[in-house]
Amino acid sequence: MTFTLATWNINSVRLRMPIVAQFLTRFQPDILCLQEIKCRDEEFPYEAFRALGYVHMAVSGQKGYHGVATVAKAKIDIHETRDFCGVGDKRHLSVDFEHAGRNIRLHNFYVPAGGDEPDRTINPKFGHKLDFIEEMRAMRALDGTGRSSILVGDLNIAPLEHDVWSHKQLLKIVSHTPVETDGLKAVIAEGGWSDLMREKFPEPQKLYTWWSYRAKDWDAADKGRRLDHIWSSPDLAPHVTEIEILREARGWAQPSDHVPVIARFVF
DNA sequence: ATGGTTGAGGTTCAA
Repeated sequence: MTFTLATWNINSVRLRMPIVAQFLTRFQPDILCLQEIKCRDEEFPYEAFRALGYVHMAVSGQKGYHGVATVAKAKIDIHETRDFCGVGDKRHLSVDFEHAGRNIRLHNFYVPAGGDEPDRTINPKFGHKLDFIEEMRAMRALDGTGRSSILVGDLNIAPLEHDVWSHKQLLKIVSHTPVETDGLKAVIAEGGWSDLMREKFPEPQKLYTWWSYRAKDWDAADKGRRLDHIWSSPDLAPHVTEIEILREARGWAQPSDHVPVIARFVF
């Protein structure tokens, strides 16, 4: 019995509904987690998802910026939307669902990008990002209730050397500075999370999920970063049969700068 | 040399 989960920073769900439909039709994930939907809850394209068979939807949106949504073919129950850093941004949504007799909590995150200057004394957005990551350290993969956990999303940090096209050249670039990468590694270690993408494709293999819009030829330059992640509690890791990074989606019409990441499980 | 592009919602901010 295969279970398929996908995560995708869509950078405006309304603008990109055509490629979302294309993706869902072809890959048929059981659950899709979206980030940067950039619309209010009432503006979310519910009907389009319903028509594609995704009749269960949890949406936490806001006007113009951020926003996350989790859509599913089978029942999901909203657990909570947490306001990390208490600034009112819609950057987290957790849902509970049952699959093959397991109770699973799924967290969908959109971590702040952090601006350009990696110094919190002159760039408050970087400080916000560091505070957000600090708050994420309390996230536990296993909470003792017997429930398993999955955490996905655009975490806006490429934690490992081979998560970026040039480790040396990006050490002072926001998303790959030591304070950020150490912070995310601490979230993983203290929370007891398994990094499913890296368990499947260990270093030194390069893994990217994002390519800047600013590159002249993103494919040829290939200056990517692994900003999107799929983590789980360790009990689920042995059930992962496949991880796919859909690089081709970066070349689709009017693309997001992020591509979908898909995890397949067999229970 | 402080580039380059995209999206939302307005003539600018965030990414």
